[in-house]
Amino acid sequence: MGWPPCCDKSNVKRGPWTAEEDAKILAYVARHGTGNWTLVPKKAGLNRCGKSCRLRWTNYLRPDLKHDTFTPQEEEIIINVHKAIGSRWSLIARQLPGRTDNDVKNYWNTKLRKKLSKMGIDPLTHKPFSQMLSDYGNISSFANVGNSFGRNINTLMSKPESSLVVNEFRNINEMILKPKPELFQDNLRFANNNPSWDFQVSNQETIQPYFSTVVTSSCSSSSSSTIAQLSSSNSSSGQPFQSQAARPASPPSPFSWSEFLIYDPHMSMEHQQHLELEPQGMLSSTNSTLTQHEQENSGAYNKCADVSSSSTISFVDAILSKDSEMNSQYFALLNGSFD
DNA sequence: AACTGAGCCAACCGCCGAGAC
DNA sequence: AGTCTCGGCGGTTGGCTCAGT
Repeated sequence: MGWPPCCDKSNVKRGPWTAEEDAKILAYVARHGTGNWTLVPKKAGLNRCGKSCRLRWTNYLRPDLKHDTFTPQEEEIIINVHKAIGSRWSLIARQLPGRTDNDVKNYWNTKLRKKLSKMGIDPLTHKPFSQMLSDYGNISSFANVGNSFGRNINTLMSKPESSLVVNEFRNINEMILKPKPELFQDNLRFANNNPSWDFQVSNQETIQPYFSTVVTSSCSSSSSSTIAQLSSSNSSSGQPFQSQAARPASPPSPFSWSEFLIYDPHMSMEHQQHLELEPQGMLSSTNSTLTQHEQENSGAYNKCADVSSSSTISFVDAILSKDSEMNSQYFALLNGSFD
């Protein structure tokens, strides 16, 4: 099935727009305004698909568009909103006056993604690679878990966050094949220097910011705000999304990361229950600057800390210790069967 | 000077939801 | 309720530019 084409593609011009075509669009919009783009080509005397005309207007010809390079402030906004809502470019672009979703998407794909990777941050999950390595420690028993793998992977894949798992695998592979130990220190600095707050997405257009350190018993459905509302409530001066601005306390994430913990046959049931009951464990007291989100993800940290079996060992040491352990196991895992 | 590969970005593609009929 | 159209969206592609060899 699928929709019929919006125009006869064999008879319309494609490719780069000429100045003359741009002028026709501009003249048409100046006279008639935007809307009903399917009629625009005919009325404006263009041999183009209406959809193509709309795209040309929204992405390039609109008078309010900025065509200069992104500022550091805009970069920060993109990174923070992307961290909160992922690759929903149109929503991100709404926080940046004069920028289109295409602009933001291109900038992300060409600049910011690499920049974050160089900083040791996974651009998809916004987690430091070191944390993902620890998470990898949680799932390193995939090859041995038998039926429990199926049970847990079903749980994982039924969650919207499941794509993160897949992507972590890819990035973990990159990390282990090209390990850069110095990045672990950068990751910690990044985690400590960045605002410890997070969002939850309760529906397609609704996002809730909240202090990561505030934990209440209320549920997510009570109050919600759009990003636009967030922007305006964030600052009385109508500033767009500002990560450093004061943020209201609001409910914690409704899901528990313990649901995502993979059953580890090498760990006692008691220990696992302990992790599920107390997911923050040692880190909650030793690294209070981590975000709640990070701490909720810290079942892996707990395990990492357990490797040391000492409350005095530093977090970095624990990470490095776990890293070297995983490095030694990685190639054996590659050779193993996932069947 | 010629070639090659990476980076960049405008444009396209296909899917989806909303709303009109 | 079902169908159709339109506009919006995110992912992908094609072609241009430029630095490196």
